Amino acid sequence: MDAISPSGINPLIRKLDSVSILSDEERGAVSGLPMHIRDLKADQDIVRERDRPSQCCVMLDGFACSYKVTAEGKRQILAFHIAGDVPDLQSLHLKVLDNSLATISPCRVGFIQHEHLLHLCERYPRITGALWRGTLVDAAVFREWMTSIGRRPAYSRIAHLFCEMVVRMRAAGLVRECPCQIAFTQNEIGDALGLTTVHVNRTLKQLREEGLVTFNRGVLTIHEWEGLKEAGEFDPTYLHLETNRAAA
Amino acid sequence: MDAISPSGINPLIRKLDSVSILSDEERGAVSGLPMHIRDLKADQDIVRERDRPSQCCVMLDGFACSYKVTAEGKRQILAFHIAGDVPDLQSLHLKVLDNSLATISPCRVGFIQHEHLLHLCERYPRITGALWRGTLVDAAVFREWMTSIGRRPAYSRIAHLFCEMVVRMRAAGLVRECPCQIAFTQNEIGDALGLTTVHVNRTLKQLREEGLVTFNRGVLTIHEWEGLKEAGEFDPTYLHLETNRAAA
DNA sequence: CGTTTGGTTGAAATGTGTCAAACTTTGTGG
DNA sequence: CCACAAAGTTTGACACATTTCAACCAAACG
Repeated sequence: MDAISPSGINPLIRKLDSVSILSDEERGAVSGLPMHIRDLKADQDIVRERDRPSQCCVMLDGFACSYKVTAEGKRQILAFHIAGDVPDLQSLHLKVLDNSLATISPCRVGFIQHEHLLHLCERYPRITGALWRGTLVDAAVFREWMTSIGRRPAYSRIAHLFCEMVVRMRAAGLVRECPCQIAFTQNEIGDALGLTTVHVNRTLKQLREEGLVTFNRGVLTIHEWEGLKEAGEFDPTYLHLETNRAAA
Repeated sequence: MDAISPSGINPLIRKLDSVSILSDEERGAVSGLPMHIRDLKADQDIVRERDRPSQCCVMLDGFACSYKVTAEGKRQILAFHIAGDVPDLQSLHLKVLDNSLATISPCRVGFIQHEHLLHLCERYPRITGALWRGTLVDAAVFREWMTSIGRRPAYSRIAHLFCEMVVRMRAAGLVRECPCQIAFTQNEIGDALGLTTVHVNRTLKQLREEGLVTFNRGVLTIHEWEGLKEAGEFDPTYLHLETNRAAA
């Protein structure tokens, strides 16, 4: 049988570990969760707005995104999801989904029935805390995105997104060296940042000409990290990465 | 001694009740929380980005907002808070605040020490669930705002905001009839929606001329609810109002 | 090796921002 | 209770970031 994920370790455990300190017993309880694993193709909906799921989806490998579509048919990507994320954890407490979820690259995902997660939370309050904390970090990322989309020019938005993705992927152990894979297109960058593909393209050119980053067909090369951070006004505080391990 | 809030009942209980079903014992435990009440003037910071609060703030009366300021000094308002909201509940689990919080009208707020909230959550898992659920609804609102800011024109954004505020305030028992008070300025509307005050003004004029709404110095009059909803593509699903009372 | 997907570019249109001034209401101190 | 200041709203002219439309190009893929 295949390993649960390319790295061989359970990405969910890794994620919870990064957000909280769990005991071996707790970690064991998480890995013991009955999980139905599926491999999905790129550009496939996993769940849709208005669904009432009875299970949550755990990202094991690949890239996915949450999104909404306006009445005029414009798509807004709300978040990118990487290994370890539980993109629809909200469904555990909110019956109706208010956004859709789709793969953007081939993905391996695990489905866990709500009842199992609820039992786990009942039994292990610290796991509840870790999951809750995870949703609070997600909300912090939403706030940062709102600020970007609402108040920063295209140039900064794109720089900011690249910084965020690299920091998140590094924290998840998905990236080591610099030229790294981020499986999205200029179109998806636009949909995430409230921009047109065309304008993303032009702005990418500008960033490239200024020697900050190159992004081409999913290959991201950061030439000047400091410059990119500055261009994107990127301050990783909102990702709440190290800070919280010490929390009660 | 003054009542805790104008309505006389504890807005926090009302809020938790709207999100969950609590027993009398649980309700009693919430009202028994030691809370330090303060009256604040308008336009005053309550907590600031980078603070490490040891308490949470409960809105008892008035309007407040969460916000961030970009490097170029532009403000993005992330959320409006009304009675019953706990705008910085995140600080219970995330050490460092990633946004500031300020009053926009005179406010009465209550401060509760984290330790008391944590004890309460330990003792009453269903209260944990209710609070968690509240943060998930907040996140759902962020997602909707991102969609508005990223993909809807100014006209729709403003219409949408008015719809949302009225529905929320009605759910909180703060509004009955139509001409109602919403204590914010055109400037604050702009900061919330990623627009300029000037452009908000012009768009407001347009909405007024089309007979949908009038907004003047905090007095909101909705002339055509259906038309306004349509203009703002407003669908209240994301507020998760009734749906969840039936939840486990 | 043609077809598809994603990227690149130009010209023109437009929504929103900027700057600057005037107007109106509200609140306040004399 | 007036006069004045302060805060919020309104308007005009102009600038600019971003969109739209339309085409072309380049890589990836079966």
